[in-house]
Amino acid sequence: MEQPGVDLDASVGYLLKEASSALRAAMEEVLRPLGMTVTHYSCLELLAQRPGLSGSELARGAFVTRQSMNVLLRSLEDQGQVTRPAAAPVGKVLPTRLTDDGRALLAQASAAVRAVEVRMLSGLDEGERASALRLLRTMVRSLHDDARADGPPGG
Amino acid sequence: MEQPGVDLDASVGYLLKEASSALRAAMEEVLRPLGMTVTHYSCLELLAQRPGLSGSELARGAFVTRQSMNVLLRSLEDQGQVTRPAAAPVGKVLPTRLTDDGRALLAQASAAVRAVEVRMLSGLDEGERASALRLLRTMVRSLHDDARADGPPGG
DNA sequence: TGCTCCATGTCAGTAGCCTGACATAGAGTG
DNA sequence: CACTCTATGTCAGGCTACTGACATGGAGCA
Repeated sequence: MEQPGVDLDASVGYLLKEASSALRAAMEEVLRPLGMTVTHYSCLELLAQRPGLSGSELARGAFVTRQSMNVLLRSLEDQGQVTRPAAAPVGKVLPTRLTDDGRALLAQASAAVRAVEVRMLSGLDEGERASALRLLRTMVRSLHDDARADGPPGG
Repeated sequence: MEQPGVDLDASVGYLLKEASSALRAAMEEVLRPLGMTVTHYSCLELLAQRPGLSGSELARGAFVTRQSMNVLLRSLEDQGQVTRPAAAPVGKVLPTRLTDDGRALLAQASAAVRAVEVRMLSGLDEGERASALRLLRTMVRSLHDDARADGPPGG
């Protein structure tokens, strides 16, 4: 029952997972009253910042598969939060846009999520926040670069 | 199709999610050939470092619910990777331990996962890795502290 | 034009995890 | 001993996201 003083707490990977888990839990807690999931919020936020994104692009931005995003988008269409043309204007890409309802819901969610991020960063000064951004970006790039080199051959 | 140069890349929360997603994907890639999931690996790693942990303790350490961990533990028991006493020696707690098979499987998985973490940290020097640990710990603590203050009333 | 390659959208089936709820065992209190 | 509180293990049901597979549309090349 004691705090696990094991060396897991000395692993960046474990800490990264713990931090992500804590952030996700905190986000779910504030989004649940709004009837939203984290992926749902991410989708709307992406559309607010880049209107007309396709389903596949939204999936990549929200870190889920395009199949999962497709299911979500159908649901959001039914709920009138987003709109997609019935037929693709060019190719197969269906550009998605927020409705007024979607924008209104996003406004509430965005405020709640921003508050969570503020809480998360409350113990860090400006320089430390910049360091966090830089370190995380470096880690992401290293993982992606090596995945390209090791995994899927050629690219 | 261009890289999203939006300010999402300036959000620690978004970067945290991206890094965690990339790490999880990289871990899944190396664990799949071994027939393991990330939670499965986490469970075995926890048991190696702290033999005799209960299901609930394992769940907390792997950041899943005790129900999910219970399902996993039954599966691992069937596969002979862990053992639990038929009856609780004290209270309801069922202390879990690795079998030799579990230890052997973990050895392979642990090496693969360590390699992933090495790759992730390849762009950071010693000081930057220490900073990453400290920053992540601070963020986790801030989220937990405020969750206790805001969410579940009283403590 | 015809061919290859890639990306997108979609359908079907599966797996992992979650919430809700219940009974039980121990600690603390009177 | 009786009561309360907490933590654990468990069952039931549902949701989210995933893997696998397929057809279509556009870009590049001969």
